[in-house]
Amino acid sequence: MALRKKAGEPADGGGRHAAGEDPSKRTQILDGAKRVFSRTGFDGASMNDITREAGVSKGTVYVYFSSKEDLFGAMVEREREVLLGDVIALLEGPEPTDERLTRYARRLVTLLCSDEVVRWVQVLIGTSAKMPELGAKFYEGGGQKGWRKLREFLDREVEAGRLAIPDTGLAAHQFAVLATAGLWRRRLFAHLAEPPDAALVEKTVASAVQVFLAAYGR
Amino acid sequence: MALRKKAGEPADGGGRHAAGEDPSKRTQILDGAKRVFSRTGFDGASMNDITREAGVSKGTVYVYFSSKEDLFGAMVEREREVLLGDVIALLEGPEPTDERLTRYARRLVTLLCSDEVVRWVQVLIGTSAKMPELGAKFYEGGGQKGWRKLREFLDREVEAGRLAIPDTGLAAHQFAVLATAGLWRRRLFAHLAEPPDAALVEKTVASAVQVFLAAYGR
Amino acid sequence: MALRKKAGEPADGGGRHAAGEDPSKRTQILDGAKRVFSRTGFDGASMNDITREAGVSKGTVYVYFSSKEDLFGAMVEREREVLLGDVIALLEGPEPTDERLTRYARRLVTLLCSDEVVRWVQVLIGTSAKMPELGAKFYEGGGQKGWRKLREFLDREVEAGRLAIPDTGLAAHQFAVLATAGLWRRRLFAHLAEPPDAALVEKTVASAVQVFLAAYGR
Amino acid sequence: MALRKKAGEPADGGGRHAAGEDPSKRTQILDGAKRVFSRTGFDGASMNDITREAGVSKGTVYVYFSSKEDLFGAMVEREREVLLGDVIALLEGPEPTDERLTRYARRLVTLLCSDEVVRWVQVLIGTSAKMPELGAKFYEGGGQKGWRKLREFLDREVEAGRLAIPDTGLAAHQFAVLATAGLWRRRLFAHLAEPPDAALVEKTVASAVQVFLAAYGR
DNA sequence: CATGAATGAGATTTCATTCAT
DNA sequence: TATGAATGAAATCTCATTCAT
Repeated sequence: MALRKKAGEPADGGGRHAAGEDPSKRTQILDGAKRVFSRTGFDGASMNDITREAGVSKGTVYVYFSSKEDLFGAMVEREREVLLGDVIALLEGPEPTDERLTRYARRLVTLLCSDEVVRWVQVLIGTSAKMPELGAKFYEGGGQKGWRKLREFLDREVEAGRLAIPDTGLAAHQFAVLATAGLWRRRLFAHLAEPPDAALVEKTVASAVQVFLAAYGR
Repeated sequence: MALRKKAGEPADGGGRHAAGEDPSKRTQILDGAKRVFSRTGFDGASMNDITREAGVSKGTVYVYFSSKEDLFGAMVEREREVLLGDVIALLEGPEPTDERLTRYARRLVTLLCSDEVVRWVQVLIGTSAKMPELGAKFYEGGGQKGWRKLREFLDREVEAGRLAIPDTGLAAHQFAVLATAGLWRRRLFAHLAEPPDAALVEKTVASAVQVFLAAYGR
Repeated sequence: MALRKKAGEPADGGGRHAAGEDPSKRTQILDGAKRVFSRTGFDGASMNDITREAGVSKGTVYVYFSSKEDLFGAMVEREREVLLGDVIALLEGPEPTDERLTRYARRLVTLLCSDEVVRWVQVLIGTSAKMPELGAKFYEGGGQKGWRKLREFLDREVEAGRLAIPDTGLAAHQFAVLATAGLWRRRLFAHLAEPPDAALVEKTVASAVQVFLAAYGR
Repeated sequence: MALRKKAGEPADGGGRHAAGEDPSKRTQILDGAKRVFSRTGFDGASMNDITREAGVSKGTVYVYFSSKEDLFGAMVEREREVLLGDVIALLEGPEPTDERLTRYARRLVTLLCSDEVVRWVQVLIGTSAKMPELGAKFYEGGGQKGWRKLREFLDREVEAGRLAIPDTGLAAHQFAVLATAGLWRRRLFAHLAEPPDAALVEKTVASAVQVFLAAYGR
């Protein structure tokens, strides 16, 4: 299923649209593309499926996006911010640090191991070889942003004297991976067919907080 | 002019085989397939490319493998054990626990973040949605096996009174993810274009061991 | 330089059609398919040949027909009614029964033994093993229909007191096979390379009528 | 499934075999070929299937037969005499003419409408377009031979004063087709999925004899 | 002479993309 | 601008035939 043309310069696709283009039509196309790409991956999706799902004609898609790759990129661009959403907000509050970390981790694991996110990440990682900048961009908007927020939170906690962390950037990574401790990895490889149940999540999260605080708590 | 025999080693190379299927030819095909799949992923690879890369004819591939999926599966089967190799051996030795853990983690990170393994894992995760049993099998032979060995190691250390771990299975996962703390994840998304340099590895590994021992050391 | 539009009649040719599928294009494909299938049979025909003969691209064929079998079936469906045409009409008229039977038989033999019909029947019989429903359907539209009409004619003649037939259904079959008496069979096996000449037809037909009336005349 | 080479001059295949060739091996191959061709037709049969069914290797087949067509031809050559076998013998005997005709016709219909013969004839007719000489040759050995014998029988009956037939050649054809009266034709088109049951055969045969004798009896 | 692994042209079918309407 | 019929390159897979052993 090799691509016919290496897609020279994406004509438009990026964002700003020429005179006469209908932004709602663009949204409509992206919505259809999202559903189809998520179901079948990049190579598995046919432009036919996408036009059918979006309810527009083939020609119209090519008015808004110069190629399949361009469309895929635009969709990633639009979606990447949405996935992690407001998880960060859970870190804030008057509760003790461990409680807030637990709350945050619980939500993070549940989200990352959900069918939707796993599917999405599989698709993105699968295309990272062909379109590396896309994977990177996606990570920027997803994991990277979350990491930055978490680091800032840790900085504040350190400043407040509630944690003692020499390298909060590294610690933020550590907490994130401790939270999923193998669950996410196994989900990506389909070694876990279903999202982990609440008990497993709870056990993993509790241990993650405990290990983290054993190292960085006061 | 057909290239009837382009193969480096002409004859057999191994020895006895029942009906005639030449194992060296099989190996030759799998080698070619490995290179092509690794470059382009499952969907992106064409059987034409593979035959060209392997130096055999199209028909020959189908003598040894009944379909593209079959070929892909056979290749995964062959490769999955090789990747992690003897990392586990580094856990053994007379040295103190932290030293052995550091040695192990250093190697694990270097391996997991290597271009080859990252590429490989990207391909596998990319196909895990379509062929879940293959991803799972790969994980069984790779991560799962490593995890089991690590858990057994931790069990022995606990028994020896050098560590205090309530759940060694969970702890094994935790150590593994702490070792790569975000590096592997970023590599998968091509957010890190190159393998991490030695200093970054060292810093990450050292911190991983420190955190782990802070939680589970005596 | 692609031959984007090679079609003789460019536009439509027919009139209203719901979604856009061009009936003239469909006809064009069926015409090409008919020629190729008739030359080489089902298995011997390649879709490439058909597209070339029809003057359309490969993809276009698959827009109108979902598979080679589908195309073949559609063509049989279209042709089966045409072959026997208005032979039946020859049975009607004010002339004496024997004259009408002779006229009918003469035309039937000529038609059945014509190159076109023989070729067609060979193809259909050749595929009847693999696609029985198609052969049956063809026979329904061809021989079966003719047989029914002939039986009805005989019924009327019996009712009119001009013939005495205990089983008109069986008699209809008998008259039809008497008319071709071995000629059709030999044509099918290519034992007769050419259609029988007029004299042979006349002799066969005359004898058929004579035998038939000897048995069922009054 | 077009043939690669138009099969220049069949090297051997015809009959006489070069020094060193094993006639029993030739028979073995033909037996396998007969089974496979009869199941799938000419185009549908693969040389692989045939070698497997015959229990010989590919190379061996090509020692005895120069091509797939050659093999098919040789098999038809061998089989064509066998099918109709000793039906003719049923015409002889001390019984009255009508009884002998009935006995003969009964057997003829049963044989011609049997699954095996129908399948065989379908295959032959299906290939008659591509290989006309084969169909003709087959008919020579089958129908034609039967027809000759029947004509000779009629000649004798005429000579004996038991029948009055101006053209025994034509009459032989007429009796043969009256005997199957549509049954065979419908079987060839798969319009009759099963061989006709005994009652139907009996009715058809009885009527055939009656019609025939009404025209040609004394 | 017998074997069957290997060949590679060619089969059917799909699909990203174009362009006349 | 929107449409979707048409394109044709390329995909996977088959198979008659050859030839080194």
